[in-house]
Amino acid sequence: MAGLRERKKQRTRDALVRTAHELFVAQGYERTTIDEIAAAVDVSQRTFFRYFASKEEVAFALLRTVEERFFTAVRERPADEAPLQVLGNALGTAWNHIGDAIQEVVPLEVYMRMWRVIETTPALVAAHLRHSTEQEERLAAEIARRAGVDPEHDPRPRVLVAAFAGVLQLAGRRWAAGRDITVEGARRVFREHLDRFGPALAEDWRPAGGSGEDTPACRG
Amino acid sequence: MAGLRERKKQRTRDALVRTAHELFVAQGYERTTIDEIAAAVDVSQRTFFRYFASKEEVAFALLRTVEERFFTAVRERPADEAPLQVLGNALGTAWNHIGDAIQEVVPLEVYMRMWRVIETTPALVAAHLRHSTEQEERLAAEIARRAGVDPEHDPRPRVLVAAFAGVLQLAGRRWAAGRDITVEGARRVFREHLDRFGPALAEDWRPAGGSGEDTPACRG
DNA sequence: TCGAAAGTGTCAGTCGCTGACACTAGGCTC
DNA sequence: GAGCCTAGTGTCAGCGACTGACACTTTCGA
Repeated sequence: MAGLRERKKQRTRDALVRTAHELFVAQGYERTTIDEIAAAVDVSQRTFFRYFASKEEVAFALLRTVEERFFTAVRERPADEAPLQVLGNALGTAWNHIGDAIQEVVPLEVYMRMWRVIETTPALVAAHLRHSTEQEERLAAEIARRAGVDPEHDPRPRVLVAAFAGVLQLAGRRWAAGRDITVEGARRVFREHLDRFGPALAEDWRPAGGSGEDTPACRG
Repeated sequence: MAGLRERKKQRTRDALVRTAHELFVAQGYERTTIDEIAAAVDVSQRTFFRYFASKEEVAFALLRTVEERFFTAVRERPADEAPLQVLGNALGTAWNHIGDAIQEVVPLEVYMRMWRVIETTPALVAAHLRHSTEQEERLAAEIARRAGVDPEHDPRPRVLVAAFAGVLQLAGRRWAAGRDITVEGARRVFREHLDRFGPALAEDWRPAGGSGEDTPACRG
């Protein structure tokens, strides 16, 4: 177990994330000041900025945690799984722990409501889009590596990841808009949305080799 | 001709855009302050904010002008043109005036260099992504309207626009990275990139009617 | 020509964010 | 257990983006 110092730091960080999320959800992102968050946690504004580089960062803190869990799950999938299966199954196993990880910091309902706050705050939408494109790039590279294709010339990893990310985004919105706050509900919503994929993106790519231009997944 | 007041306003606005662009290009976006821009144009900081709601807005001012010209050109294309032809031809005719419109404010080279500034400034990348998604939505709606399909259920307008926007983005980067500063050079680069589209997206959609789910442009 | 309205400058203030420096408290050695 | 090292914190002072209030000037229309 970590020392007292470490545990104290973790508590402060969690308190900042929790308080920030509660305030953002209750009164909006822009109407909440850093001073307000810091005061509620009883630390100085300067301390806030030692934990988070910006106001935006604390707003995305939980999303980042979830993201990392998903990424780890992707890396741990067996090597012979087809690309779309990797993504779907990684999401499935990640959900086993995500719920608990979130609820260690905030109630699931707060996390859920934060989705809408992000969606309806222009500055957060912009930050989210930028981060998402970076993550899609990263995910596509990992998928390409696993499938043994060249991500520079084969467009399929990016296309798959873009489609997958789009579905996730939509599913998340639907979940956040609905009434089922439970983790099971979230898992179900995501599962249902993913199942709408056609077979094209799910096929095994390895026979295609590194020069995907010859056999792209989608060509009219 | 507009009154003295109007002309004066236009001159101030152009001077702000020009000075801002020159400073952004010369020393970077973040290293340029509003006070600096305002001082160079010899107006107060307050006046700057009466012309532009934010620092970002002045950085995108020229791009917005170009965008609007393109949009107008799209609306003016004949009704019987196929979707991709509409986009390509609108771009072609828009280029007839875009060059002059830009050069009324800044030399073309400054406009070109501003592309790279936007690309390499995280805050501007984020703002640009957000704005782009909104514009793609708008453009897809217009394309769907022209083609007589339902944008809610037929994915083709969005797919086409997304692909078109991606190609434009890439072409713009290539142009800004190259040496040919002329409008003709830009037109050529964009034309070349657009010509790489396959025939699938160029097909006429009207036979498909409003329920595009039955005949999507891209399905594996 | 005179008055309404548009445009501008000044000032004072908020908020996000940063550097510098002094202080406190956790963790280590002896 | 005393004492040192240093990670973590608070305080303070300041920058830059942005806003509201108010007074002054300039244009425009009756």
